[in-house]
Amino acid sequence: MSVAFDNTLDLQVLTARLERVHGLSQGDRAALERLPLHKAVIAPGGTIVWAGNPADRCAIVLEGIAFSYKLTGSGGRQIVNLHLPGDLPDLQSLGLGTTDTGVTAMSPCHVGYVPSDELSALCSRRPSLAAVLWRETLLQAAIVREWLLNIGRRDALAGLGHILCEVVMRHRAAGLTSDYGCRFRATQTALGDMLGLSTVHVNRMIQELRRDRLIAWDEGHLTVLDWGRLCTLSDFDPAYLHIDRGPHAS
Amino acid sequence: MSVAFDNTLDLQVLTARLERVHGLSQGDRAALERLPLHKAVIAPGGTIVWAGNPADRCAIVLEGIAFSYKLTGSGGRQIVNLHLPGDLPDLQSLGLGTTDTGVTAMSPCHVGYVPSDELSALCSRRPSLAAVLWRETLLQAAIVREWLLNIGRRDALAGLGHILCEVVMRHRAAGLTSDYGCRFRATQTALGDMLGLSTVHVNRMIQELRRDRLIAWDEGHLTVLDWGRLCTLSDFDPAYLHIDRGPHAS
DNA sequence: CGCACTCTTGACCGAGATCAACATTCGTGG
DNA sequence: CCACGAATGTTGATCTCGGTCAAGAGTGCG
Repeated sequence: MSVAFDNTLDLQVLTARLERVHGLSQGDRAALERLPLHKAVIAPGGTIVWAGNPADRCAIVLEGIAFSYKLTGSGGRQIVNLHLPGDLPDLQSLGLGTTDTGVTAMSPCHVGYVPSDELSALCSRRPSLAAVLWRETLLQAAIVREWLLNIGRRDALAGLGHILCEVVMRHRAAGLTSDYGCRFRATQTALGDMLGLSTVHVNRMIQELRRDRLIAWDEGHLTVLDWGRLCTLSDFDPAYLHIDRGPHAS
Repeated sequence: MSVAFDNTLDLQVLTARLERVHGLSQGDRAALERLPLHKAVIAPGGTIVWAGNPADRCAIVLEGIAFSYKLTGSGGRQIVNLHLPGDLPDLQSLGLGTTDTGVTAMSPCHVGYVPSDELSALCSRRPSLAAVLWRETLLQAAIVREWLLNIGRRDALAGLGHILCEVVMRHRAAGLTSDYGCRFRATQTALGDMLGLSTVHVNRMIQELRRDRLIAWDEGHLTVLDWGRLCTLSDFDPAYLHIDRGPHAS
């Protein structure tokens, strides 16, 4: 299930993304691509990272889409972020030593695992790389803060629309689509766990978006039919995603 | 309103905290305390950091308690974190160049401002300091993720209790109290904006906690009367606060 | 074939919102 | 010094958004 080979090609998913959103020096890029990598393919619903584990390795999503989540004592699940190819879903474990979140695959996922100590060592040797990963952490945090608004201060319809807008925008930013549609295979239960809603209500909200010709969504392909109107309805402003390249831009 | 003097004493609020929760080398500590600092006193409700500003400076809470927030298009406010003495409420601006959140004082606040470029430069020169601030970012992010549970997957009473537990724990971690009580002057409207609740409902939940002898709260002083029971009720587990010192511990 | 998962729909319920009124405190200006 | 208004806390009445419960249909897998 887990193999180590020549990793350069796989790790390019990560470096290309870091290059695109944060800028990345040639040296940092080369160093990253020389990291040892264990690959795994995880089926939908399968676990990529166990919560609370001693974090001796750091995951990289190479293909597919995953989410991280936390559980309440009473068994409730809250999904706290989505992860597209090139994302480091348990980056926090590098600094904190453990993960408070579990990560599971939403679609079939190709995942790479890098030894934490190797990545840490690389960060020590290359402060500019550490800066990029720090910035990546900040970006993830900004997304979580926006999700707080989805749940706390937007109604169900707007929250759902906002998530869908974000998903499309992040696919665009990752170069995975060029229009306002993308692959997105999420169960309605998962959507509910992102938004603090019940499955039943998510279902009705999706139907409402469909009925109003704001989205089309079938066979795991999501299309936003009226981007402007959906953004307005959802109070969506992509600024928090920092799609524009950061201060390290070349 | 804003003065620059000898800052060592003021900056010790920051360094002492970083030392306590992340560990901090003597050199990093000394370097930090040599930073130029502009001080300001902000009245409750006053603005510490404007949202979306070009972030040319970085704030440090020296005394008092503040919160950061985001606004929805329809005027709703969502508070996304609290900040105690020693916290860097707009740390994200260091990496991202702007802040998506505004920061306002909840109690009378003494605030220090450090020029962003000076702090950035220091991070470049001292990777171990950058690592500490990165870790601080991770810690803040972990708190926000926990808040997502408060709003999304806990009922109003548990969410409120959870916030109160967190407030007390963070005061303890900051050495501002040694028992299960602390100063906490928050309006019920603010509490509502942390939890995605209306002021009226917050009021009723507080009364319920009082009636059940779980908390006492008057004159801006909060006391948890039955820590164990409140933790159970609120599903509170302080692990996410990482009170224990991290990997840099001496 | 049968079970498990997901989507869908309907009926009903309840946690929390909204609206409105009043009390209290406090700062501010006359 | 007092009148005034602005915040805040409190309470009651009513409403609604979204939850819960239940059942059926479609799909995929062992």
